Amino acid sequence: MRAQDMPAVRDLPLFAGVEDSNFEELVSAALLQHFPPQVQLIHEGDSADFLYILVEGSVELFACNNGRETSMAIIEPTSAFILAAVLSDAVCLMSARTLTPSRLLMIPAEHIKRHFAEDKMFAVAIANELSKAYRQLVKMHKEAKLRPATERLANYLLRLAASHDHASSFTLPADKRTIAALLSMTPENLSRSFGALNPHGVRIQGPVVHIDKPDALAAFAKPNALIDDPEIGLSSR
Amino acid sequence: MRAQDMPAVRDLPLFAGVEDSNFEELVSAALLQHFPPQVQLIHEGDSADFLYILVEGSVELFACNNGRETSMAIIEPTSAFILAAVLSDAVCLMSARTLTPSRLLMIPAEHIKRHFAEDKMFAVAIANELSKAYRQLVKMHKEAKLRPATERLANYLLRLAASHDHASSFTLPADKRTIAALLSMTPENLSRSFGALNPHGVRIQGPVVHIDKPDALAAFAKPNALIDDPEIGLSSR
DNA sequence: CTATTTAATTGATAAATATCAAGCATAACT
DNA sequence: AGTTATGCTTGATATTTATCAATTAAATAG
Repeated sequence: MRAQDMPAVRDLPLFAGVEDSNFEELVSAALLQHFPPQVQLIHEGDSADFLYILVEGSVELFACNNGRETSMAIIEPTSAFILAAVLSDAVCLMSARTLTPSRLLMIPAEHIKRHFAEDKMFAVAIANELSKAYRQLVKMHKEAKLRPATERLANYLLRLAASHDHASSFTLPADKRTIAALLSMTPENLSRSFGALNPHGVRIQGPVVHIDKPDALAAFAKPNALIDDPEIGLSSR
Repeated sequence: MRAQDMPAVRDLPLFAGVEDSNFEELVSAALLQHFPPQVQLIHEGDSADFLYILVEGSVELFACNNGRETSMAIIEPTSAFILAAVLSDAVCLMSARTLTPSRLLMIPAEHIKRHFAEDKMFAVAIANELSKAYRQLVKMHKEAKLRPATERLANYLLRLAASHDHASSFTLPADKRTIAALLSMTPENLSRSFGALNPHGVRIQGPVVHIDKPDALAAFAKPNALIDDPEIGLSSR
């Protein structure tokens, strides 16, 4: 692992409170891999042999059923994924592919499980991480069930803006096709929904979104803290 | 707590591997409460002051946004809920109400958090419980995104049958209105979907479902292990 | 730079789902 | 039992979302 990436990984909530020696042991067992875009890292149904930590780039989690495919999440650095499958010693419920050239730290599942069983601080940090992840997913599911498509998009844009320090312009984190699947809509309807947000001060230029009237957009989106507010990690984030 | 309920609580994955003395300490701090049906136990947005364990009866988790309400889960004994909110020291993302007369063991959040921080085995058990809960929710979200309404219902009925030891008849765990919300449909469409499953050997008599041709229903439902299979708890379940 | 592919948009239509309005059961109350 | 409320069902209609087809725009390769 590059020395400059170390602090970001060390600062993950997943390792909060873990002794340096234990952290070093986990990381020294890990391999850092580079991947080009559109490489499938995980196939759903496969056993979870590694805990993945995205250090650079971006990764999509997706899932299939009966010929259909949908997007479950877009992962950005620095964060861990398929932790639950690793702990449960179970098959992965989601597939993963790189969206952009990415670097991933891969920690063998056996090491994670051994440290989890032996290191109290690590078990505590894992439980905290899983709590956050669970609550994030509850929010996603609430959004899916309680909001119509255009409102989901409006709130998603507001959350993206917030994650960019409320910048008035930002670039979408993936192709529109992927964003559409993430929001449970077709690319065609995403296009039309962008159009519907135009009167509320949203302008689209290719992959970049301009929010000209944040208040107007918020008035339309009616954001709800119990769906839209990010979980504040115990450490940084 | 009634002596006869003790084994079921003690056997929860949540307490697997926890020393008897620690378990006793947690339980002695708890209060056992009885509630009539349709009592709201938790209001979303409230802080999580207790970990709830449903000992008898049934509880609905639900959520609201902008005048709409939806059902998130139907809880049956013996299981814990709002664990993630308790650990995160955060507000509840879901509300809860009793569906039937219920008995609940309520363990003060402070006790849970103290034991969590001090008892390695408890931290491990909590992480395992959260892993399972997370994966359950991933499955729900996949189902919501990847299946049309009638297929969701068909698979739900197959899962209910499986949980009743593949009995050919069983009673729905809640009012049809609640089942409809759980499956993200209106009561009207639930009715019609039941009708659509009739040719596949599903008969409805009030609250009881008869599955006359399980194979035909499965052929229609196309169940997927990565959505429909229950997580096998580390202990029993 | 142009050719070729891929992604995104737009319009027309179809399908799925929701809403509204009766009507019919079922359960609870007097 | 009769009455009242409640939940469920059914039909008619409206809305939302998806699909199909065509076009435009953008990215990539030669």
